[in-house]
Amino acid sequence: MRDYIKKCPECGGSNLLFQKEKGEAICRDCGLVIEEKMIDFGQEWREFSDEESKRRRTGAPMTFTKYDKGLGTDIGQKGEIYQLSAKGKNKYFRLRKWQHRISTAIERNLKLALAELKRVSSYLKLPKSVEEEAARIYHSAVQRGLVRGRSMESVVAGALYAACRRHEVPRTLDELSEASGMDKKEVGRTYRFITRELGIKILPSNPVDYLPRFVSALKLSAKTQSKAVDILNDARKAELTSGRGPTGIAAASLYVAALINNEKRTQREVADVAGVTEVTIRNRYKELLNELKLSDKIRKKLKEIEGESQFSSS
DNA sequence: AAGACGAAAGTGGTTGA
DNA sequence: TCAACAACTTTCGTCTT
Repeated sequence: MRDYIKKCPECGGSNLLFQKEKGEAICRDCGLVIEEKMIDFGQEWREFSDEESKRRRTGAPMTFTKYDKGLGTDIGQKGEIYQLSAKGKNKYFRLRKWQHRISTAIERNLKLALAELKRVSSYLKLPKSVEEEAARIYHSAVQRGLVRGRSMESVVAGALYAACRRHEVPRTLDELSEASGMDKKEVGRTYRFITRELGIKILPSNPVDYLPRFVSALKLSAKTQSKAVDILNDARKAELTSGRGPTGIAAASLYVAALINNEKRTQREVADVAGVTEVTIRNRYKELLNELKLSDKIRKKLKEIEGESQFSSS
């Protein structure tokens, strides 16, 4: 955590005082309050849970933390502090006090939001690491004043959605909106907004990430799952994945994989757990057959199945 | 009767002028 | 800001098992 703030951006001094509990670093030379944001991505954060002792180092890689010069509530501008008279210093400390008050208001908000976050996250059975990541994101959003004009719930939902994506345990927007009781559009909007504003990079969601959940919901075998992964990889090579909804592709390849492994599920069943329609599965499925030359395999497999069933029934 | 298939029209979101 | 556009959905009729 200290690796990436080494020098005061204002005076260039390296004599920094870290105050983790306030999430600040203060330059002992010029008094600049640096980088409130640092606590967002850092390991130490107070309010996550009652199990404070069990902190884990998960989530945001350090590459995501960029020091952002122009933002943040730095009181004590332009290195003037060290030149001030006693009077000026009083003013400076008064301002610091305000800063503190604001931050306690933020914390009050945070407590409410965290309760909501916990509720939604447990409803979706999300892992703890995702919850923490979402809390971090929410915290950043609050500090940057991104919640203003938006409902707390929608920001929580957006943060959770982003955290899910980051941790490669994606939930669909539908699931999030159902769990949070927010409009899907609203969740999507705030999600886009906060990720843009916070500079959170989200990789385009990988269909593979959806598979484990679908597989278990459909009670399919691990073999089928890995088959589906293979199919997805091929599909990506054939450029079938870009621009399409990841869930649709995941569902279709799972459908095909189940077919091949003689664990057939109806299109409707697969469509339901994936949250897409049969039509979409059919379209993707058709593309898979065409582009990946899977039709032969399937035909062969179906013959085998036919043969087996004749065998067993006689 | 149920599932698979596909056509046609409708919907919400993105993009580019 | 608006229109074109692609992806996806809804609906419905037909075919297969």
